[in-house]
Amino acid sequence: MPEGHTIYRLAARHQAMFAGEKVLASSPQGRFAEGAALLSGAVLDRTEAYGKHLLHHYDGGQALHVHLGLYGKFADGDGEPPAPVGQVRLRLTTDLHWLDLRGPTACELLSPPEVEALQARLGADPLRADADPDEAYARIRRSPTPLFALLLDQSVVAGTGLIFVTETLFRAGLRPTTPGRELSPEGWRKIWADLVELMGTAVRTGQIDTVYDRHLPEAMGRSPRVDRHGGEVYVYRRAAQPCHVCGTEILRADLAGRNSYWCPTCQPTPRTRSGLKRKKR
DNA sequence: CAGATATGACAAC
DNA sequence: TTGTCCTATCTGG
Repeated sequence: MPEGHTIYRLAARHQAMFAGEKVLASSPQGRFAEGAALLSGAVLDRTEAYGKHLLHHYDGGQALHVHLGLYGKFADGDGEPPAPVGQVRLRLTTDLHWLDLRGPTACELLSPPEVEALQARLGADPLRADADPDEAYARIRRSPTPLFALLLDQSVVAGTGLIFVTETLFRAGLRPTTPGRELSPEGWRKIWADLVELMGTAVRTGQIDTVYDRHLPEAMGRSPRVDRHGGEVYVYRRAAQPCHVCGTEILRADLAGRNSYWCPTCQPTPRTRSGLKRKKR
């Protein structure tokens, strides 16, 4: 479930569990044994989420950097930790709490300059007050790449994943293949505002909900989404099902190596629009 | 129980 | 664009 909101929730949770405490670290699986040994006994100063990256800042300046990737997961609990189950890359414990990390793409120790370098290569994070949406738009505006790929590019926008991007494009009425350079200032304002709002809500609720009240199951008399992902969405993973707004079948295609979903009616192509205009002449 | 699948990212063609 | 990493969970036989 790791899109940006998940990482923010984890950062807050870990801070509440461990901030100000001396933490013992180990790597039951063994693949982070060296780092765990260096980390063990340090006091956690604070935690931070930046896009999909989680940072634990410890005293002495070293930072633990975790990226969950596609499969990574944290588990935690109070009191004595259980015997490790599965491939536990990292275990952190205090007298009061324990935390296990499995399957991350990245789990490493970073020096302060390395933390700076990491943040320098990340784009505008809709969940951070220091985000610069104008810079992101400048980048989008001069690119022929599909919006879908640009919004997933973490050096353009940080923290967005497939669901937020897919759903935000639906809400803006833009097809995923729309070239970045065709995105109007109003289109970008809408997308950015939606990302800030939807991701912020997801941080509070722990799930991704993207439909307006008038399209909720109760409001429409339709059955709610039943898959394990939770929230209500317009098009993500709804291929061949009817659009909540117009009833057209949702389509799916590979784009930039990922699954993209869209409603062909609610998200027309700019080419179609100009083509229609030309035909009338 | 094998095989497919997953909200991601990167290196190598 | 393709292949690879990595782990848990869900699917079908």
